[in-house]
Amino acid sequence: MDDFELGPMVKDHRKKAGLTQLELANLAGVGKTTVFDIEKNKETVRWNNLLSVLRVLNIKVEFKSPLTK
Amino acid sequence: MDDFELGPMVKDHRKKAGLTQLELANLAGVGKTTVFDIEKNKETVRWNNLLSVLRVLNIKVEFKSPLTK
DNA sequence: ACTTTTTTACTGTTATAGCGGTAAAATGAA
DNA sequence: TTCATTTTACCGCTATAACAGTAAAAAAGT
Repeated sequence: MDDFELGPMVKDHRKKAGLTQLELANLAGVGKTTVFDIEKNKETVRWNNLLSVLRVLNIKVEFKSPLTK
Repeated sequence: MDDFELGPMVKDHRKKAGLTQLELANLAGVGKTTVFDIEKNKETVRWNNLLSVLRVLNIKVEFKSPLTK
C-alpha cells in the first residue's frame, strides 16, 4: 500500500477540467515542463509550483500525524 | 481560514521527537538550511526534500478534492 | 549570573529546477 | 486513413534551491 501517486491524480483532474497541460501551466503560472514533470511523478519539483497547480485543480492538501489526530 | 502553516507543524513535531534541526536534516538526508526553510514556511523548497522531512516525523500527506471524496 | 546548545541569518559555491523552443511520438477526431 | 491536437522528450540558458561554513542571536541548562 501507500503507493499513491500524485501525478496520475493531477492528470485525471486536469482532464476532467478539460484542460491541456499548457493551459493548466498558464493558469497556475508555471512552465509546461513543470506540469509535465508533476504528472510524471517527478518529486524534485518545487513545493510552491506543485501548490499552484493543485490550487487550480481544487485539490487540497492535508497533513496528518498521530499527534494531529 | 485555511491559513494553515506547515512550518510550525514541522517544528512542533520535531520538538516532540526531541530532535534539533541538524539532527532532523541528517535523518532526512537534507541540509540544515532546508529544514530551517521548511520551518520558516519557505515554499520554494523541493517537494522531495519536504517529503523526506515529513517522513522522518511521521507526517502523512493527503490530497483531497470534490472528485476524490 | 554564566555556559552550552540551538536557532537564525548570512555567505560563496555548486547542482539543478524551471523555462521556452523545438520536434517527434502519441492520441483523438473527422 | 488523414489531419489536428496533445503529449512526450529533448535542448540550452538562466535563476535559484541546496549545500557546508561561519557567526551572531536566542533559548535552555547549570
